[in-house]
Amino acid sequence: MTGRLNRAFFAQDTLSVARGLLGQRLVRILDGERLSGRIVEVEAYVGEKDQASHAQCGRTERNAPMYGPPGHAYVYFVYGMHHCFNVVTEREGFPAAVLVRALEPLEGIEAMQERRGGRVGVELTSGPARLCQALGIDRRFDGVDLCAPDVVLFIEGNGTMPDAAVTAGPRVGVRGDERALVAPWRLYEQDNRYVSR
DNA sequence: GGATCGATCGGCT
DNA sequence: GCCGATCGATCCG
Repeated sequence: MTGRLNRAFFAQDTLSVARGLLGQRLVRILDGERLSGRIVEVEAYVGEKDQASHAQCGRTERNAPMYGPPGHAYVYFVYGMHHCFNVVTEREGFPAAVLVRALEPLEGIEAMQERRGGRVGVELTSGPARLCQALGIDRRFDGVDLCAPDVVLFIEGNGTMPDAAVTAGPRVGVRGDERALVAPWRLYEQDNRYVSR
């Protein structure tokens, strides 16, 4: 996988997109500088029947991007202070997305450290809200098309991650029935120190 | 190292 | 009015 990821990639079923995103590079152009990191942890949220999904109660103004076309961002605000970044998947009208939970920093590390209040190393991007702060991702990016030609947030191909390096497990911080709690829809690179929790 | 708790506010049952 | 797809500080062992 090389170059910018295109719409067809994001239009696949959500678990395939989640798996395919592992190892790819999330890029943010901030003040003319490239900040980027390798995606090492993701979670899939699939359809209104997914008890852990924001779409479980149907469409609202907040979750509307999840119902939109694939390849767009869904950025939401939680706990009164944190942002989380998702990539919308599958077909328009079906609410599904992949939450990016952790990155391994690649470019612009000093800028990330500044944005993270002087923190360094693992604390930079190991967690969905941390990576948003490190890369300057907030609600301004909610609904933005990551496949647009001159957007300042996008995902680049960066090689593939072998199956042997991938672990699947239950999602973090979800509630709902047993099915939602147990679904192994959190994927991460084994032994990567930037994986959260 | 692990458990617990407060911060803080937008979006909804 | 209540609660959250979290984080970081603090306390305990």
